Amino acid sequence: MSPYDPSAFPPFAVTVDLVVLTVRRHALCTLVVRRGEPPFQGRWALPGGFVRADEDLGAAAARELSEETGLAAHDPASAPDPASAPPADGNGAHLEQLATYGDPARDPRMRVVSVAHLALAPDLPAPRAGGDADSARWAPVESLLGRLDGDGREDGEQPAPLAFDHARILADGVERARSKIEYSSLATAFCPPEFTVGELRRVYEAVWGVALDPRNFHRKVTGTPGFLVPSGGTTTRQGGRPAQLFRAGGATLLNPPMLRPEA
Amino acid sequence: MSPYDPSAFPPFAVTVDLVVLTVRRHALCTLVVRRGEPPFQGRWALPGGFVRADEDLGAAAARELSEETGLAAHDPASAPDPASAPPADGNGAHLEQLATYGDPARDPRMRVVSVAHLALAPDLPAPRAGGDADSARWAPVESLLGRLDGDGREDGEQPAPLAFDHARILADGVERARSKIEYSSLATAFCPPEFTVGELRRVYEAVWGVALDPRNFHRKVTGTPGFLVPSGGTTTRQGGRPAQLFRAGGATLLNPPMLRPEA
DNA sequence: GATCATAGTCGTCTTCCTGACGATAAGCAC
DNA sequence: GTGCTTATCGTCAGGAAGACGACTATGATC
Repeated sequence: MSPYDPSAFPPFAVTVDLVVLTVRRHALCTLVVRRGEPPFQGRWALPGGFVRADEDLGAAAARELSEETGLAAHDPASAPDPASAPPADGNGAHLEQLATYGDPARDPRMRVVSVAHLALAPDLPAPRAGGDADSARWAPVESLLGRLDGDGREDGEQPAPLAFDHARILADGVERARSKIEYSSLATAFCPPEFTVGELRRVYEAVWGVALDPRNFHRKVTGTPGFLVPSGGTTTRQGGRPAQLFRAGGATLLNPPMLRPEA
Repeated sequence: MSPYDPSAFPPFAVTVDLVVLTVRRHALCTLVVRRGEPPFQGRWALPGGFVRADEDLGAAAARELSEETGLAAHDPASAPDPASAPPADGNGAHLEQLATYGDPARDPRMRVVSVAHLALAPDLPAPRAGGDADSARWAPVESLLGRLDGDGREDGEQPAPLAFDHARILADGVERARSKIEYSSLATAFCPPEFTVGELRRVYEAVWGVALDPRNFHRKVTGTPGFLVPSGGTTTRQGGRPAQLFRAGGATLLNPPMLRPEA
């Protein structure tokens, strides 16, 4: 092991990139911004930016998230008391570190290490935030990743691939979200503060790209202690019979987990 | 969003730190090295070092692992073809990225962002490697984390805490390993190329700190397709009736998962 | 207002998996 | 051989999940 020599280390730029996921119109969507300058000028990219000289990584991610969406972050890692973390109230989003990408060639200009973060947010009215008008939008992840969708239909019009290695980052973020809603109550982060069982089920269906049996799903989520607590009201905003409204309970881990159909 | 300005970014040092876990004498142990210079001089720390100017993060972690232990890394992310990844043969170890730690105050000398990696290795003869004699050792994680052990007995002699935020990194790595052997075949990474069901069970027991029923465990692991393939031989190295030898099968995901007892 | 479409909610049945645990097998130490 | 240790097979009860029938309560349509 070489001795620690603080005076001679290669300098890196450190950025945070954000995979912001939401469910819009039954589809899992992510926030992308259009790049205004080279490299990859005009291409879509994940939002992100430099970590400031005296800023923690999670704080930088929360700042970027707020700048892009106006959302406040609920970072479970930064809250010392897990019980005090408010569950998706107001306009907050779940935020967690995803992974770090540091291929020497990932940015042609210089050596950039990007600490990607994953944010899960309820459906938001308009994506814009930073300043430019149409420079930000919600894009279905299925079209960005260019795979077959759930129906087996091939995606016809392939959009230009994301800048840098952002397609890989997005794929990792989507996979993290898909697996994490299996064994945690994180799917509620995609829902407004009050939601019905059917709305929660449509979140799972959109994220996993499958159809779930409404009866078994209802039995599962209402039968898991601490997952959902009834808020008293009902709603009919989905049409059909009025549904009971719930909010997220204190439980964060689902045991046994929600099983994702393999087919 | 501020425009990307490559000429004005705060410089960071980027390091990799390693949580190398193994099972020795029925205990989960991690590799620690003694610091030879300030800060935290004389204290134990996780092995690690600077990422070189033209080196990928995973490559840096693999290099550090090799320097410290002589192990070659099997990084699932760096292998394009997952089927070609050899399962813990020879003296290789599983290596994966864990998380990135970048608190501005985590190193008093300068701004250091550390990309922690998790390595799982079979029991190794001697820990030493880099150069110094007793500067590296395997330490039971239970003593380093200073918690109650599985028997409810308090840990009497508390060693000095790890340098920097390495206790936190170690805790995260241990938690990752504990949860990942639930739903993947990763526990075989702690085993030699050929092993018995009992040896694999003792891995689970050491990592989780619980006792498992040998009969149910045997039924579970031998009944999961692709988890274990018989290698033909038998061994009696554990005493008692000779046990069938297995090697890790091609399956990487366990479905349904192995359940960790909650008590 | 009757009918229909849509969603929500409650039950039933079968199958699979697990935890608890008895029983047998095959080595080694004495 | 006796005893001890570990491995391996089997049985049984309980719980969870998939498949699916039945009923309820709204709005939309005729």
